[in-house]
Amino acid sequence: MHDYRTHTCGELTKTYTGETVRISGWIHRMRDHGGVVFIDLRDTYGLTQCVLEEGSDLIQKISQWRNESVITITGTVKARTAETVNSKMPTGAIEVEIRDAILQSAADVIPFQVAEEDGAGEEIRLKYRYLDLRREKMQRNIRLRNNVITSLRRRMTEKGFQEFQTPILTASSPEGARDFLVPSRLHPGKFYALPQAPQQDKQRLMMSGFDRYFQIAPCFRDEDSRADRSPGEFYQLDMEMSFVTQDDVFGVIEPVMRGVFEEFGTGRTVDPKPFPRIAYRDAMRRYGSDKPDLRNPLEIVDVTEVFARDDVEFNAFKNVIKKGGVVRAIRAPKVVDQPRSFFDKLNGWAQAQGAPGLGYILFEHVEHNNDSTECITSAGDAKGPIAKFLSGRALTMLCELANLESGDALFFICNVEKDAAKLAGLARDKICDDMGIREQGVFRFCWIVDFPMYEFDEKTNKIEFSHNPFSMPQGGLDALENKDPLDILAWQYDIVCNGIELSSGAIRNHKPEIMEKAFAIAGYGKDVLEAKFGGMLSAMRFGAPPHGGIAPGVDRIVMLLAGEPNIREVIVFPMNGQAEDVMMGAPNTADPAHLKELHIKLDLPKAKVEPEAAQKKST
RNA sequence: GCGGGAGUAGUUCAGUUGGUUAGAACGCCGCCCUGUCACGGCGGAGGUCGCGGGUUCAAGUCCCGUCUCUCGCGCCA
Repeated sequence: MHDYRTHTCGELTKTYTGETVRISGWIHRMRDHGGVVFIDLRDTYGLTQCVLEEGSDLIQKISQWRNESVITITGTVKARTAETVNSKMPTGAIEVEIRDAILQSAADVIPFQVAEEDGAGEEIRLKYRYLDLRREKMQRNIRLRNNVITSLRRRMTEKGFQEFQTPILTASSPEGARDFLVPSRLHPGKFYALPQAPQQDKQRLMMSGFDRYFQIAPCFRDEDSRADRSPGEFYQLDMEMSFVTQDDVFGVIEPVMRGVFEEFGTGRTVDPKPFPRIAYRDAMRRYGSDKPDLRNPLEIVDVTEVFARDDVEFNAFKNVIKKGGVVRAIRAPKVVDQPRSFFDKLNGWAQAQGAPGLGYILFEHVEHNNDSTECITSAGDAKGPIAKFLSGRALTMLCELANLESGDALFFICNVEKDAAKLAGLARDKICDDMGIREQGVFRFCWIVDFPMYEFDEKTNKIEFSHNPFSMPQGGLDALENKDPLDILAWQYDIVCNGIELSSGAIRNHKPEIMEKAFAIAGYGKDVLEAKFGGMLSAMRFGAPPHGGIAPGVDRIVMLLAGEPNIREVIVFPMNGQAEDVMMGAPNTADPAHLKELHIKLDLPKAKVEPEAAQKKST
C-alpha cells in the first residue's frame, strides 16, 4: 500500500464499500461525541468523513489533534445507514472507519478559520496566504484561473499561434508606466528594466517572420494598485499577428474571449451578436467613459442646443455654454413614482463630486405624434427645480433628443466638455444603481475603436501621444502631414467587458518614415527616436510586415468569471496595496557586500517610522 | 501626493450622554456526551481599546498629532 494515499478525499463513493483505503489530508473539522469521533478529512479534491468507533484505542490520541494538521488515515470504506447519509456531500454516502492514523504534521492554533469564511481581513490573509489558499473559495478561484489559462492556450494554439518566452531582463521603455529596474553587475551604473509588456519583443518576433505570436506574459509596472489592478505585476494573454487589419485581430480575439466567457460563465451569458464597436468620441459622449458598462441601459445625450436657445432662461447653464461648455442629459425611465428623496440624494451625491448639483426635469406627461418621430410635452407637464426656465418648445426638444416617455426624468450636467462627460459618466452609473436596473447575469462586451493618436496635455501645453506611440495612424503618412494632429485617429482599440477594460491593442506602425513623422509631431527629434527605439527602427528597415495585436489581462478575465470585486482574490501570492509581500518580506534590504558588487550606494530619505515601530511591524 | 472608511480578545464585531470589573459569536484550553456533518452541554483562559500627546475628578468614547490597512483620485503608452 502506498505510504500516503490510495485515493483522494473527493473520490470515495458507495462502489468502494468494503475496500481498505488510505487517504491523506488536512483535518477540516472534528466532531467529538465522547464515544464516537468524526473527522472531516480534506484535500484539494474534496472532503471525506472518517469515523472512530466507540472503544477504538486511537480516540485518546486523535482527539488531541488540532484542525489543519496533516494526517494519514488507513481504514475501511463503509456505506452509511440511510439516516446518516449526507446528501450535501459528494462522498456523503460513505465514511471511512479508521483503523490507523498517523500525524504527518501537527498544526499550531491557526490565526483564522480555514473551514469557514470568518471574514478575516486581507492583511492577515496575505500574511498566512498558505492557510487562506486552503479555503474552498480560493481553491475554486485558483483552479478557475488555471482552467481559464489552459483554455486560452488551447484556443490560441488551435488558431495557429505559437507560444514564445520573451526576456524578463530587458530594456527600459521611455513611454508609459514606471519601470522596475534591476542593477547590472557587469555594467556599473547600468540597469535592466522588467518589461511593462513584451510590446517590442512581440513586434520583433513579427519582424522575425513568425506571423502568429502569443504568450501568457508577465508584465511589471511600478504603479499604485487598485481593486482591479494588482500591484507590481500581472499577466496578459499577449498576442500579435502579421499581415492583418484591425478586423483580422478582432476576428481572432473575439471568439477567444466569447468562448472562454461562455465556457466558464456558469450560467452568465454572452450576447451572441458581434461585440458592438463604439468610437472613442461616441463612448465619451454617450457613456462618459472609454470603458462603458453596457449592462447599464442609461445613455447620455447632448442637449447643449436646447439650453442655448433664446427662450430658455437658465443662466447657470447659459453662462457655461457661452464659455464653450456643454450640457449633457441622462434619461431615467419611469421615475415619476420615486420619492423626492431619490432626487435629493442624487443631488447630494453630485455635490459630493464637486458639482453644483444635479438639476433635473420630471416629465409627467409626454405625447407622441402619430408618425412617432416627434413627441410633445407642455410646460405644465414638466416638474422639477429647473423646469420653469424652459419654454414649451424647449421641453419638446428635450423629449425628442432623449426619446422620452411619460414619467421619465432627465438629469443635467453642465461643464466644459471633458468634465461634463466624466461627471455624466459617473452619474449614469450612480442613477443606474440607485434605480437597481443594472443587468445581471450577463457579460456585455464592446470594442472601443478610433482612439485619437494625440492629445493636448494641458500641464505641459504640448501635443502628446494619447496611447501607444507604436500605433499606426489612420490615413498613414498623409494624415500626419496634412491633418490637425488632434483630429488624427489611430488604429488603436480597447476591449471592454462590464465596464472593465480587459485590453488595449493596435495595428502597429511598421514604416520608419511614419514613425519619424509621428514622433516629430509629439516633439521628439530623430535623434531621440534613434536613441530610444534604434533597434526597432533598424528592424523596420530590413523588411517589416504590417502587424498588430492585443493583450487581454488574464487576471481581470478570471476576476470577472469568478465574480470577484478584487483582483487579489484570483492571484495566489499577491502583494498588498503598498507592493509588499508580507509573507516573504519583499521588498527587503540588501547586504552591503551585495550592493557593492552591484556598484550601488544608497541615498535614503529620512525614516518615516521610528525604527522600533518598523521592527515591530516586520516581526 | 490627495480624499473617504476602518483600526477594541486569535478572528469577526458590539460598546449608550465621557462614569462600576470593556462584552458577544466563532476559535482556544478543561470536563461531559454513541451518529454528527456549522454536533451539543458545562466551565475557563484570553484585552497596551493601533501608537503618542492633550482636555477632564474620570477617556475605548472628546480634541490634536501620528502609524497601518482598505476604497477612490492622481498615476497606470
